[in-house]
Amino acid sequence: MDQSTLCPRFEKGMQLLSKRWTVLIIYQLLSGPKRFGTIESSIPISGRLLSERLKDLESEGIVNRHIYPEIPVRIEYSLTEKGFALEPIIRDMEQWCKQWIELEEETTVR
Amino acid sequence: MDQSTLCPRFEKGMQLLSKRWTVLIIYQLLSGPKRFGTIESSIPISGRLLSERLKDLESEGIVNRHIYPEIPVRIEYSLTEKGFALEPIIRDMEQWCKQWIELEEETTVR
DNA sequence: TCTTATTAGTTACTAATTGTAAGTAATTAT
DNA sequence: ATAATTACTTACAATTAGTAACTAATAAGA
Repeated sequence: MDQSTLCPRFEKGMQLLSKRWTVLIIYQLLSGPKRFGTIESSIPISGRLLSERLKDLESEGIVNRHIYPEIPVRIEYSLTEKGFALEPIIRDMEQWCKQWIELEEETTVR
Repeated sequence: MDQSTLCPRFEKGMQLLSKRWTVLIIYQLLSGPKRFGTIESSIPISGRLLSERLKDLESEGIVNRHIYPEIPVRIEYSLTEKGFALEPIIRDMEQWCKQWIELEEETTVR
């Protein structure tokens, strides 16, 4: 019983963007190219998933992967035009969160 | 090794918004209050998860639940101010998807 | 030579989340 | 008595995520 009146591009896009960590990874890349380890330490994601997500984002044309054959190897991830087109949306999401999301207080012992 | 420089509200908010189906549910409610069954048939989500997501959204103050004690009972879900504050963001996401997401062609038998 | 360090992952395994299908309660219609 | 309707639950299988240890290639240090 799904007479999905939904735009299939929207549905597919949301499937991608609403995977856990995806937006936060793109967010990290808004400020410029980053290496695997840098992204890994800036958000609490595991290496396994970061590797998986970066592959997805690369295959969707949102992220570029550039290899510098140094020793040890250096690999930089950066946003494509398609990726940068998300910048205003992600900045707005950040603003929405800052305005509307409340954190639960730690119950501090006094 | 996570010296998370990330705004905790942003992180928490994204954890919420990037749960599967969440944005699409809110999107359905942008056009006005909707009943459980209506949402269920407009996106390919299961009843189990829709129920779970609506509870989350209600407890986060994004969605209101209004009971009309008719027979059979009618329940309507609508957006709160916090929920409607997401409207421009979700519309922009829809636009981004329409512009950048490509669908894989069905391999048709000829 | 042997050990350690570095980067960018991968592997194996467990835990948590999702999907599927059937079931429930309350009531009216047939 | 049976079926239909709505808004869910429940039980269980399948998929995805999290954790921790491991790998390859090379260089520096003891």
